[in-house]
Amino acid sequence: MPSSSQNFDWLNRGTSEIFPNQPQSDNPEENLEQRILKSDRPLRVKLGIDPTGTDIHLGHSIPFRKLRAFQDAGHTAVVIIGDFTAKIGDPTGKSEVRRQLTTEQVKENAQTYLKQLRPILDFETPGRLEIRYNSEWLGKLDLAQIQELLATMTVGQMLAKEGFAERYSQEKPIFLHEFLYPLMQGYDSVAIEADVELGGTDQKFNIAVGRDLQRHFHKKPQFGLLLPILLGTDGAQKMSKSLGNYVGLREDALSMYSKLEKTPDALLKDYFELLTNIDLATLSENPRECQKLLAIEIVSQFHGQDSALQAKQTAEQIVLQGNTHADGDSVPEYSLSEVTFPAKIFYILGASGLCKSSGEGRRQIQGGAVKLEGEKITDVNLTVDAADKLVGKVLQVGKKKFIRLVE
RNA sequence: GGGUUGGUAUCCAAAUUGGUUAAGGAGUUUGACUGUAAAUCAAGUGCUUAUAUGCCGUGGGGGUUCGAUUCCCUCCCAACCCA
Repeated sequence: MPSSSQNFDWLNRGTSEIFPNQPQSDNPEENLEQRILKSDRPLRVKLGIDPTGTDIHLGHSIPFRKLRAFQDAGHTAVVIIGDFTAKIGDPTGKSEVRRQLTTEQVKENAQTYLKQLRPILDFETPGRLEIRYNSEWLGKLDLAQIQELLATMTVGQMLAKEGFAERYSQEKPIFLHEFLYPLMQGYDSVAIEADVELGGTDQKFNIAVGRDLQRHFHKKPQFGLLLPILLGTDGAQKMSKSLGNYVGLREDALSMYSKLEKTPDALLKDYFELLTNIDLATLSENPRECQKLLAIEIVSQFHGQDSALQAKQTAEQIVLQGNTHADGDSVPEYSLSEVTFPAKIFYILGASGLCKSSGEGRRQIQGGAVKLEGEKITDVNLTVDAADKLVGKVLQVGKKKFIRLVE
């Protein structure tokens, strides 16, 4: 057996909490390091995702990175696709009920998710990855079994859960089926016999329910390993698609880079710790340097180093020169074929999607934000009488939004 | 089932003995500054190939009125209390 001096940095880096946790104990039921050392088989490490959307962002990637660390240490990652639970929606952290999804949407989303996880997880090494859909067991539960699950918890226990407590006190609606969610997630742990479950700190309740249920069904209770919730690029609220402060794993290199290079100073250390393997002690004092290193490092993970470096170059060109000579490929094109001429510029702004509406386009021109081929447009009603006067030119709103006009 | 309170823009939130542009804040967009940022300052933030006595807009629909976020009818949604 390995000695107790084995290095557990991979386990503890960026980890917010492990429970149960008795650091002094050598009981493998109370101390995860002991469990790892003393187990005669690879541990089964569970991580669930609900395929409720199509995009995964860096915040979601954190537990998956930890899962990868477990894989690299020789353990089995069990990824649960919550195709069944997605139809209920995790009430965690929600102030409102989630919309329920159709089976087709869920299936499609699951595939998209797995694709996005390829750069993070080890899909190759045999025995290191299991992918399970929880409809496999949840779909088979009959009413008697559901009743048994429900009987393991009280309304009071449920209402103690953060999101519910809040909604209850604010007199916001809580639907009964939402109570089922933690029980189902917990039952997943029973079904796959999880040794460890990973999740964000907001998952503590749900993971703890898993332990209770495992005990109820006479299985060994799992450990919970909680990871911090990543703050978004605004530095204020947690990263989330709906708040728009996220970096999606599917984004192209340039877009990723330009978001990450302006990571708020206060967040740099967390981002390095949670999203890279770089030794924190080696970081530069200069925050600007760190931002760039962070951006390069993360973009490399998903797009390779070459693309990352190129993105850096392009980003610098765009921002520093504030001009339209960005890399030709990275400027989206808009076809003028739908436009009837003579056309007003503000109309083209709206029609091309550069602005939300032609009204907004108009206002942006008034605000001096619109440039055509690098020249500021000052006349709100500027009208172009034929398409060929615009073809090949670049239309720009602000510093970041460009389109190239084509036929 | 009975009762009470409430629903205002992306979110929060004012205003109504019926009166013209639906306060304010947050968010967001743009400009200045800068380290690309943050902070700060300024402007914008329903629609329309618009300059017009235009159209839309306070949960949905209808009504009264010169005029409705406000009054009436009806429907929908939620919370709370009672059973």
